[in-house]
Amino acid sequence: MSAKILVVEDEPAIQALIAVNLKRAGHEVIAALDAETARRHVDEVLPDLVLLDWMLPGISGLEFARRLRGDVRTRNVPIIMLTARGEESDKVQGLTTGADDYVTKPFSPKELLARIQAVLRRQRPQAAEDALEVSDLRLDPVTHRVTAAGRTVNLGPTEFRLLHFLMAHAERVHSRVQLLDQVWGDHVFVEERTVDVHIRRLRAALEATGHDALIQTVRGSGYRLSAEAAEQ
Amino acid sequence: MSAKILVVEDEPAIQALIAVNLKRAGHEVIAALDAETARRHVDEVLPDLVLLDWMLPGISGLEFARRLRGDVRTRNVPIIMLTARGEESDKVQGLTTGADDYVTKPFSPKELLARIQAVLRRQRPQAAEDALEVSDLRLDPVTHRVTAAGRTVNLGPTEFRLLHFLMAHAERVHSRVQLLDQVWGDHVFVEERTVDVHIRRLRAALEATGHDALIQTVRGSGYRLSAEAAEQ
DNA sequence: CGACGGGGTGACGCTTTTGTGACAGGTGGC
DNA sequence: GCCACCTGTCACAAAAGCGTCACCCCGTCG
Repeated sequence: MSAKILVVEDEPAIQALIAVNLKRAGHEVIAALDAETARRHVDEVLPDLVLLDWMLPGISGLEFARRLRGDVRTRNVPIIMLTARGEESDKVQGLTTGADDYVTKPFSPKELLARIQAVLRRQRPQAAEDALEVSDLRLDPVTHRVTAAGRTVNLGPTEFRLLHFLMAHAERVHSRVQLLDQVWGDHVFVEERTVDVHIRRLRAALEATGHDALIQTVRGSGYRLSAEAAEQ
Repeated sequence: MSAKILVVEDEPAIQALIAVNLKRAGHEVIAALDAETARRHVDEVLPDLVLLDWMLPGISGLEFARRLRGDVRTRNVPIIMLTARGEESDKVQGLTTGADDYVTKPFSPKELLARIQAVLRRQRPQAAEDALEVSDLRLDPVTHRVTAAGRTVNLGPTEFRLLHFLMAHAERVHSRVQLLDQVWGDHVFVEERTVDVHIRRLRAALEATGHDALIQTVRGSGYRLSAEAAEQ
């Protein structure tokens, strides 16, 4: 889960420290040493999250946060405040101004990352969590369980995601590349044929319940999960 | 006396008004504009109190309240209903569904706060929570005792809370991060792997009674407590 | 008929994820 | 201060999955 993160921190050393860690975690960092620069950046890139130092020269973090909340476009961008230890009243004030979380300095990079993940997770409107059903195959994202005609089907993580995707987009044909993008992730680089292997593993797992025919091969195009039995 | 308050209200203006006032009074506000969001928040943060608008788009306040009462974890979370003036019959119905109090719109912030304080005060002496049972494992939140098939199981505080949470959300898969948030607390920072260790300690404690298989590992996702025996 | 492109399969190192035992604090009772 | 009990982290072992290959089969098409 990577995101564009605007880091507003006037202390260059800390700014750099943060940047290094966020980047290592795969996030995109936009650095700003003062509120003025930050404001410009906000306009230009519309970050996914703002890391905001509480003590800024000139305009305070409080004020900056307030402006973010005032603008329709940035109203929903989550804010994490950086505060010096023990400024309890600031924390309270910060949270009331609309910060989503805070981290006290000094902080461990790990903690910072964890909080960022937490806030981003809270933010994303988690795709529909309802169980999927196709023919009497049933996949429940919440319990992470797959059953076919009552019997439980055991799948590895990748097969689970693959089936999840196929069931969510049943009847449609997906090329190997599409499947790689959707199931493995956009940036991951693996052989296209790898998809074949996982399809096979998935079929093998479903075979025990006689549902392996659900996944059909469309020669030259890709794969499709269909409720209609594949005619031959 | 500050508390985490979930505000379910679809009108942004009112939502904001409420939020400002609650925050000023030192409460932590979790805002939700619709029932769907609210439900997610409930799962994540387990609020101390729910402020619930009667007229919600989609699922009604009544229905939402009923669901809160249906879940073991939220059974005892007090609910204050917000109703439009003059919907007397609604009020009655609301109270019978389990709302603890109601406030008619328009309301004064002072009145709202007063009612909240009152309900919280009334609530404090934790109403007796029901014991949880999964397969013949039994956990009693009141006596803080766990028994499996009659025999008592000895747990440390953390393991107890962990088991409590898992039992309250049986069948569901929880990531390590979720468990840390829920069992350790939002602002505690410990390694994710720490969860593994506690899961192991929990399993070890249950092993004596042969119930250790209740806690299953879902590779790549987390852990799950399930009555169904783990397949293999 | 033989070359060919596509897809199915079984095997196999390798990496990632979990399970585990040990350990260095920390806390509260005494 | 000493003990008994918990806790969070590590390092290492054990699994469980993963991505690739090589090889096979099969329908197509010149």
